[in-house]
Amino acid sequence: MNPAPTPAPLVARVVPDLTGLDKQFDYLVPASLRDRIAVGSLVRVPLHGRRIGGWVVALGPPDEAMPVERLVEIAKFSSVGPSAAMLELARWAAMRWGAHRLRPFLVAASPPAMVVAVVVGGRSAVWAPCPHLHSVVVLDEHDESLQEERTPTWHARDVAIERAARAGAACVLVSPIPTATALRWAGDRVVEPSVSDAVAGWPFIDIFDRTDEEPWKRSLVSSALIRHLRDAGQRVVCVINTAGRARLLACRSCRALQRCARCDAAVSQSDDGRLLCRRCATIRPLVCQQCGSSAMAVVKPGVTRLREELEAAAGRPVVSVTGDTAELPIGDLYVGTEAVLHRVRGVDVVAFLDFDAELFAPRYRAAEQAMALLVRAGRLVGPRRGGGRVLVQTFAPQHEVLQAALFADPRRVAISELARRRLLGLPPFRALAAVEGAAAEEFVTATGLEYATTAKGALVRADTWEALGQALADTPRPKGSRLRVEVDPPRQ
DNA sequence: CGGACAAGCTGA
DNA sequence: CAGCTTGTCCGG
Repeated sequence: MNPAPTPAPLVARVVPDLTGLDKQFDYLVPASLRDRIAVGSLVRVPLHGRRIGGWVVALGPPDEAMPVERLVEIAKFSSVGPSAAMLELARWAAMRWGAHRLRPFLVAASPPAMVVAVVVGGRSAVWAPCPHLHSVVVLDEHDESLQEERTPTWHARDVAIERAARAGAACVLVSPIPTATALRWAGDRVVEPSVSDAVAGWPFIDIFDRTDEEPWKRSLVSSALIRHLRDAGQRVVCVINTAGRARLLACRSCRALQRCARCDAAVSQSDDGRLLCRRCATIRPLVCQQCGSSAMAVVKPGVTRLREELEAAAGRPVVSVTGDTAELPIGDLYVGTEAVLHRVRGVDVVAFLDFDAELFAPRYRAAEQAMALLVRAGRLVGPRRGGGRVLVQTFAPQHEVLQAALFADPRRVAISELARRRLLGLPPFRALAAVEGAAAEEFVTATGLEYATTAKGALVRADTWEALGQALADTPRPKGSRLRVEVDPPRQ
């Protein structure tokens, strides 16, 4: 009788399910678990005197760096985990978004249940297990919530495109205002509705040219807006992306612009009336540092101040709404930051009081983001056949974003946006990332990438996502540097 | 992440 | 120098 042959030792490389531990460890696969453990499996392993969860990301013979005698066995098989194909997709995403850790993607690709039919969900649905994937549909491809806000800042649209390509499945991106990224990917495979269908979907867009107001004045409460406010039958939402009382003030007696005594930046006025420096957080009372007067002219008003002005103009109550408004009082007139567009329903008119702040925001995606605001407002008021109306106050009525909305023709913004992005070397033509944190400049210098410094760190660029991701992932991070790497940064 | 251990601060 | 906090290192 032959003795049973001793099988060659099998070693599993495990990514621990612990945030902040960016290391992988090798474990011996015990004979009893050989037939259950595969690449992707969720297991429990001993580490440093305790038992932790983790994913098997590779299986193979022992490594010469860590001899079999020093290896510990996997304690338990927990569940199947992501398939080998999804693990590969996670590896691709880690590279694509410059992540030095695989864990966030393994978490995303390990949902609680196995799926065999149709998967519907938010951005994380793109990671759902789905054998024999036939097609991926991304609705509202322009929606910013498709991008993860924490790092790594992966985007479900880009994961969907890659996943479908790997699986040989179809990928369909749907949007009333496709982004430059989607259009570049689609090339000539764009399907558009008829002009009449497109127009029917949009509300009336009223563009109020602020340069036309006679006498020329700076107030955000225009004559056009006042007409809506005084119409008792109308529910109106006013949007102004400035929280607090004011973003900019000047002394009424000596006209000095109010600045921070410590760092010289212009100060804001908070809801309590005091002056706050948004750069260094210094607070001082409402007194002019030049002449001691406490009478201030508001140069750039915020939600709190505008609520009072609007209420005076309307002759009926106005409710203010910002991101941290807990309970929303019932009313017919609202003013708020863009958070108000997510909080209120059944509206007749949305008015953007200072749309130029969106159109000319110093962010490379400003045009797309401004367009997305118009779409959100349009859905709130409904199409024109129901009387839906969006009022836009601007000094730039010819801006392509406004023209695109006015003529229900998103190509007007897409064409100029693609040309601008190509010219300036911005995504989707080149790869861009923001690096923030104390050691940001030291780190970006070490990557060897092209970079420019910003207030919070640096912006780095490369010709391709591969080159950018590879350099970001391979460059060692200065220890304790708490770097934040945002590939395709939404706020830059 | 969380335990181990070293280095620094305080009070007597 | 005990008793405590803070920081750094490390795990298979």
